[in-house]
Amino acid sequence: MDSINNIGNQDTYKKTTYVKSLKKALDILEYFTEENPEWGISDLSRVTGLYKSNIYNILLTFELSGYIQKNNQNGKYRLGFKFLDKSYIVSRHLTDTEIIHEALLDLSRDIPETIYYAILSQNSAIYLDAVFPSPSRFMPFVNGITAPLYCTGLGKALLSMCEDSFIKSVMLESDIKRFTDTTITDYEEMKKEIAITRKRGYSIDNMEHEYGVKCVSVPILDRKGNLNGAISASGPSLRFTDDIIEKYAELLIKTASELKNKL
Amino acid sequence: MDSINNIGNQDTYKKTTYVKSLKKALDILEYFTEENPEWGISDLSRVTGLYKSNIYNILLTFELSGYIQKNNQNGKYRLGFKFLDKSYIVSRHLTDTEIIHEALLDLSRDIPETIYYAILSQNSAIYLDAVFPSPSRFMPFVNGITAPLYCTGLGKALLSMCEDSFIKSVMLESDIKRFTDTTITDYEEMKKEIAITRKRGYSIDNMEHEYGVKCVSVPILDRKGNLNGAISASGPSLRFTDDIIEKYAELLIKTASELKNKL
DNA sequence: AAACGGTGTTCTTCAATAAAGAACGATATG
DNA sequence: CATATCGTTCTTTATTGAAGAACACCGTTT
Repeated sequence: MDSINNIGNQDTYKKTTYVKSLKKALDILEYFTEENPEWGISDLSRVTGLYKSNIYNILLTFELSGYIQKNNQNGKYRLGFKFLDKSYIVSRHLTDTEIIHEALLDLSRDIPETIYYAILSQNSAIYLDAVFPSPSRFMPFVNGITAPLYCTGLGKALLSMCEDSFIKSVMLESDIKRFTDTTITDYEEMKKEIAITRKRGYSIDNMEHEYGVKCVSVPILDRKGNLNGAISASGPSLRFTDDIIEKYAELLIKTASELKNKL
Repeated sequence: MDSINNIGNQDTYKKTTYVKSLKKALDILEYFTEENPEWGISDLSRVTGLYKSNIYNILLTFELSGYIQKNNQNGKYRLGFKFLDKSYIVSRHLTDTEIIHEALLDLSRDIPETIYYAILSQNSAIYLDAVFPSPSRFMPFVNGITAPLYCTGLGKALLSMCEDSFIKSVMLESDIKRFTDTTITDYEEMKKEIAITRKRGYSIDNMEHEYGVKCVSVPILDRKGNLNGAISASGPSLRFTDDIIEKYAELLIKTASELKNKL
């Protein structure tokens, strides 16, 4: 099985033949976030501007298939276990995961920080693996976390391998938030940043997403040169001096080039 | 957050107000299985009996939202990474997982077999955690595996806490396959089996799903008596003698009763 | 006890659009 | 070179998604 290069198919948006009722229903699922996992019919109606009966019918249909389930304790709706089922099928067929996990473990011996692996999906990076410097810093459920592309090391590493038109659409058409005072929110500035990243071979997250957290990341390509994902080392800014960042970058680049022959 | 007792809402099926185009689209996703992860438009059209243009538009819409992605190498479609994203939100809010994982680890000290935890979702058990007797028997990606209810230890333990009408619908309205010569495919026989399970307090999988694999399982209830899930010990039939099964059952029941006060 | 404001749910009615069906160009096959 | 099959596009019409009002229900408040 080959690696998958999904650059979030922007062209598809221009087509008009998509099923509008389906798109609308899928858009409703986006309201069920980590911060807001449960919704009532009326709340969703208010926030979407759709009629209650409309929301009701859509949620009922999702419930029918297990994608939404009703919390009988409070009558509210939440995402259903069916997503676990489906996500299993997705991850099961990412055959390169064992190879990449080995590479992360190797890196972890030289880098006493958290090592991440993420892939590109639509306008986000999705974490698929992580290795922690010590058991105490272990985080359950990293798999599936989504992170923005424009303000993370992994994101910018992924972007550096994408076409300029995609970078443009991310900066101009997707939701851009200023998380810290170093967050890059301007398209022209991002163009320069990506140019530097491409030339240098690695990306740096200079506390652009979280104060006090820095990160260095490189893209992973497969044998054919297609983008597979990105790996990163991430930790407290105090430990991430320029020297250290450069040292980690070299290690990451070495791993990336080794992986290129295996994927 | 309370435990969720989803018994696959059979009543919903009787309602006619659901969104048919959405249901149809969601049904198409079911064709993307572990065995058959990739589909072309024509193949799906053949197997579903729907028009190619219809399938095309639906897949296009799913692709738009990241639930389907096209494999550019062979032009076929597969499930998208969006499911990973959503499954993360689902598992993130299963707050009892840490407590249950601790319980599995404890059990693992007394039982040198694979210990599973699964919950009920629709007509399936979904694995949410596993602890392995040795690192060599480690299996990545257990989370999200679905297993049938009628022929697994976990499934029958879950069923034993469900209403009879649900058991009936599982046996008569869902897809029942004979995996081995001990698989229970008849509703009347299952009624007896569940009666025994309820009386005994634990279920036994006597190679009903796989030759050579036996399993013993008990349901997990929360403080209020609602079904949370089930835990099991599973391994080669040669090691699962009647004595051993009874011993493991006692340990599982002890764990279940301890969990009852914590959930 | 009665009135209120909130909820999720049901019903009907009509305009929107999902889906049928044919046709397209591209690619593969023999 | 002809045939088969693929994904994709187009148009047409009958289905049905969604508006909108009304419903029953449950707590609070009056």
